[in-house]
Amino acid sequence: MPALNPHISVDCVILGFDSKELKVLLIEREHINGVSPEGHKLKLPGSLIYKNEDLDKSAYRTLFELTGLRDIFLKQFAVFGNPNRLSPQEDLDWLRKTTNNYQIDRVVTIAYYSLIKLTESNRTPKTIWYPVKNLPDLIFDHNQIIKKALEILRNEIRSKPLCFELLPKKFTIRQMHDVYEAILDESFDSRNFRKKLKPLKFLVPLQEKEKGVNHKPAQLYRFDRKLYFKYNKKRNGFIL
Amino acid sequence: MPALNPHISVDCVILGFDSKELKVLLIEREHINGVSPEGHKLKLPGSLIYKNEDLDKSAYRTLFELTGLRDIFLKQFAVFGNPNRLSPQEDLDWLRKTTNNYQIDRVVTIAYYSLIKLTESNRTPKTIWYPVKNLPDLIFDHNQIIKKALEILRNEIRSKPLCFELLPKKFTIRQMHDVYEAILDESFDSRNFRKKLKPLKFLVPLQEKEKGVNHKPAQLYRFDRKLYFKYNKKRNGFIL
DNA sequence: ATGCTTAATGTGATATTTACGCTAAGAGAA
DNA sequence: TTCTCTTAGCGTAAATATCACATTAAGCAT
Repeated sequence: MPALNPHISVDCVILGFDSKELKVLLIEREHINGVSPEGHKLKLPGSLIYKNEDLDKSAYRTLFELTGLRDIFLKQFAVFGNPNRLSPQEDLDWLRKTTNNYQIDRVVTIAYYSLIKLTESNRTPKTIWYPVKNLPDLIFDHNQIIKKALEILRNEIRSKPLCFELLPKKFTIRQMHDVYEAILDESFDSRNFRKKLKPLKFLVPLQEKEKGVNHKPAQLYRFDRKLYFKYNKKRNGFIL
Repeated sequence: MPALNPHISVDCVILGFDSKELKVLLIEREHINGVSPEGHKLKLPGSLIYKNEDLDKSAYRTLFELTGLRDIFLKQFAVFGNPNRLSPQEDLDWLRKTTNNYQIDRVVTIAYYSLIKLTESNRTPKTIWYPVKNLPDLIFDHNQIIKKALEILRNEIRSKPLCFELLPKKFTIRQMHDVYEAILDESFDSRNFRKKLKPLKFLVPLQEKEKGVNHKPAQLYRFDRKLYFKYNKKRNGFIL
C-alpha cells in the first residue's frame, strides 16, 4: 500500500433519490480498518489521499473501497480547511488510531458530491442511506459539508442536466417533475412544468409507453447528451 | 516564522477593473525571498500555508505579503491537485529553492478570486496588472487557474452583487453598465439595461448627481447590502 | 443661442410565465 | 358492459418580461 498524505483527504457526499425523497450515503466509522470506536457515530465516505494520487482518482477509489460503489460521477464542490475541523477530540483520537503510522494534526478535505438513483444494488451492506432532513450528529464537520453540498446541488440542478443522473434510462415527465420537487422542496404546476420542457430538444420521446400502471400510461423519454451539448453551448444550460 | 505545510498552498486570482477592461494581478516569481530565477516568468500571488493556518486567513496573508493589498473579499472557488501540476521541472526547481527547508513533491492549491477597482493605490510596486485577454505563459498551471476563475466570475456576476465590488460607493447606472459589458464581453442596450435595474430596491438613489462632466449629469446610486439580503433571500439573486 | 454628449423615459411587437380548465387513456370495480 | 378513479397531456387568457427602437432632458463648450 502506497504512503498516505497526512494533510489532505477527500470526502464524498453521495445523494440518492428513491423516487420519494433525497437521502445521503453514510457509513459507520468502525468500518475503517476494523478499529472499534468509542461511540457509534456516522460519517461520510472519505479518507486521506495517497502521496501521489490525483484528487479525483482518490475520491473514486475511496468511495469504491468504502461502499463498493463505482462508475458514478463525482464533482468537486468545496474545500474545508479550518484548523479545528477535526474536533471533538474523541473524533480525532479515532482518526489517529485508524492511521497509526501517521502524525495527524490538521487535514484539509476536498469535498465531492454525486447524485444517484437509489436501487437495491446501491444498498450494499456497508451503506447507510439517511434522509437529508433531520440528520444525526456526524463526525467532524460532516454535517456542515452535507449542508453545503445540498446548497450547491439545488443551485446547479436548475441549469444543468443533473436530474438525469437520478432517472432511469427511460423516464416520464412525471418522474422528472418528482425529482425537481423532491430536491428543491418546492412544488411545480405539472402543466406548466411540461410546457417548459417542450422546447428542449434533448428530451427525446421513445416509441414506448409506461406499463403496468392503473392509469393512463405516460410517454417515455430518454436524455440525449449529444443533443444537449449541441444546443446548450452558449448559456450552458436550461433554466427551470 | 511558523513552519510551512509542504502539501497545501493558496493562490489568489485578483481581477481588477480600470473602468475599461479587466486585468489580473500577477507578480514576478523573483519576489519570493529574493531568490533569482532562471527565467522571468510571472505568477499569481500565492504560497504554501503555515502548518496550522486557516485557509482563508492564509489567502489574505499571502496576498498582503506579496502585494500590500488588504481588506478585499476573497472567495474560494476551486482546488487544483493534479500530481503533475508543478511542472515544468524548471518551475519546480525554483519553488524548491525558495522554500529550501521543505521537501516539496506535490502541492494541492486552493484557489481564491476577488474583484477590485483598479486605482492608483492598488498599483503597488510589486504588482503587475495584465489584461486577461492574451496573457503570457505563467508558472505551473496558473493560466488554467485564471481561466477557471473567469468562467466562474462570469457566471456569478449575473446573479450575485459582485459588481459593486468594482464600483465606487456612489455610482451611476452607466458605470454599472460598463462593468457588465467589460466582464461579460457582451453589449447591452442601455435603455433595456436601465429597465432591468428599475425594480431592484437595493439600488438606492442619492440626493446627488454626477459632477464635472460635459454632459447631462447622471443620478448617483448606492448599493444597500441590507436591503439586498432582505429582498433576495429566496432565489438568492437577481438575474441580468 | 447652437451644437455636442450622455441621461432618462417611453412605446409597441413579441415571447415567456402563471394560473387555471378540460379532455384522454388505461385499470379495476360493479 | 359501464362507471369510477387516477394520472397524462393539451389549451387558453391574463400578466410579465424582453427586445428593438425614438424621443426628450440637462449640462458643458463655443
